[in-house]
Amino acid sequence: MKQTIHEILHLALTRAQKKGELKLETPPTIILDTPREKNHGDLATTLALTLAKPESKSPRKIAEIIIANIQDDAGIIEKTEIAGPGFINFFLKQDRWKKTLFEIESEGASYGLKNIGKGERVLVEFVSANPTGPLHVGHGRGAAVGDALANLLAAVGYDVTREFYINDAGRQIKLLSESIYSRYQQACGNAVQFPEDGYHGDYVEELARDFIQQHGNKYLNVPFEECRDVFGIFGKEMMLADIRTDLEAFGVRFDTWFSEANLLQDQSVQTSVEELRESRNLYEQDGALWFRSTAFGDDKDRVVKKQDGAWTYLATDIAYHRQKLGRGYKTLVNIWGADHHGYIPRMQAVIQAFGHPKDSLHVLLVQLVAILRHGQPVPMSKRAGTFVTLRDVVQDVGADVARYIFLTRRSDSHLDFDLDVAKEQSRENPVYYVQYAHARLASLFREAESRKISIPKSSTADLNLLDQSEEQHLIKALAKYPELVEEAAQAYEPHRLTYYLQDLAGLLHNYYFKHRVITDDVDRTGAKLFLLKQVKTVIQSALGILGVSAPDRM
RNA sequence: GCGCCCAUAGCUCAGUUGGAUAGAGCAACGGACUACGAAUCCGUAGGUCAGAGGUUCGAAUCCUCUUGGGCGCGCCA
Repeated sequence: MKQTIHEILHLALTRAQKKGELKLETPPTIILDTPREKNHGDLATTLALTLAKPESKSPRKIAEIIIANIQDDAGIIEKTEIAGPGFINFFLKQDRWKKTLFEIESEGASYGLKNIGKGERVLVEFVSANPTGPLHVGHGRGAAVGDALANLLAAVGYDVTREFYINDAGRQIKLLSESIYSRYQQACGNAVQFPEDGYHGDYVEELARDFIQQHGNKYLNVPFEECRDVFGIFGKEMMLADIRTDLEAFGVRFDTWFSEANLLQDQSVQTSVEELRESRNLYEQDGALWFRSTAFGDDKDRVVKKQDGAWTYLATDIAYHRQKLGRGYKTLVNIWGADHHGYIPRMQAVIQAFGHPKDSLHVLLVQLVAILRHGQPVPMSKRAGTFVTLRDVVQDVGADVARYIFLTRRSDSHLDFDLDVAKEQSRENPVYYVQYAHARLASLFREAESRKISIPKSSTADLNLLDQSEEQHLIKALAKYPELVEEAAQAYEPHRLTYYLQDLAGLLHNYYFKHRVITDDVDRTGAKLFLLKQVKTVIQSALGILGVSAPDRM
């Protein structure tokens, strides 16, 4: 629709140019918007306003010229008008809108999903929590955003891989190992001191108990240095299994789990660093090895190998991202906690040092989640081991509610998650509001079926009977869906879908309340059912992208 | 000290990439069930878009400064 008007305007401009009515020294970009006010038409352009200066004519004069040159061969425009300072408003013929319904009927679940990805491969890396403790709500938000974004990109034709990067090398695992070892000793009656930076959560004691079940007191008199790996590997495996379980309960499944430790074992780190050395992006100073990230816009250069010969975290990240690019992904999307934002320039420097454009790495920042209970924030401290786990939240409010609420805000803004509201089943809880719309429709179709009323096919539905303003609003909302999905995908903003859904559900509830669907008027009933079937399809499609279920009954 | 992000109705937040009279939900007030799901709907009220300049036909949106908040700034991960 937008496309067609766009072309018509383009032709009008060239025609005006040929006649010498407009100079058009620099071809203007035509922007079409859907006006907020419905009496401003279906589509509007500011073309005449932007042309006013270069053409040195008044905007209204230019608008007149453009309109005079419009040829509506397909006959889709009802009327055009010049409004305000020089907006051109297009009113489209009603039956054009009805075509939307036929499109949804024939395309079904794939309605509105344009193939803008064209099969290009994208890697979405998210969650990537250290396997040293359970997932907390912050990880949950990252999981919801990452998974919905992956769905969204896949829906518009990208070939998407979901990856979990396992930080299973270095200090954290050693600390986990030491923490379990201490709890193990304590559980067996040895009063050893707990490591100062150790993990204090209760789950460590559970791990120690599990360890005793498997190994008994075999390691009671073994010094830590000699059984470090035993405890480390045990803890890591247990935690990873836990993380996997939690994510599955949350409806998130990864295609690949990528181990940091492997990068060290298979010499990838050495190879990557060697490559940077050859491209002269590395240098030695003060006994350490530095990456010249300033050459790519970073504030300062970064150490890759420390004086003591150990690799930094950046070193494994260099190897990891080189590896990702080497697997043939055009675009890398990383979902990080917002506190890592300072890390972005150096990673983009890495990407560029390997010869890829800066924006082939797209980092999405996810802000913290504050959990509220009875209106009060629940205190969380990772150090003290007190935090609300994803598992607690999912058990408390369910995966659908949690996912939806995580997606109701832009990912980089703070989110207050009120557990009491999340359990409420009312308009305040947007999940139920949207799901209820779907369930209501399902119920309506059950009712129709029990009365032996069938939904007409495209060929038999008389859509001219959909003459109520609420019906028109619904159709327009459905017509907007393709554009919305495309824009959300391009902006990497799945939250736009939640707002769209709330709008659409609102229109549906409003319509449903005002108008009885099933009446004695058979044709009108048929047309309404046809419309509502398409509404149901779109709600289901959008909820599907968000990873939230569309129940037939609640 | 330097850098990034943020500030919109009492509260929580949208705002179609610079457009027309800034929108939702909640809370408040007033209404709607003899009907396909009231987990719903309708109405009223609520605003100096933190403040001040600037850019232009036009700014919540872009630029500069100020104020107030969050987060980064390690040879930690």
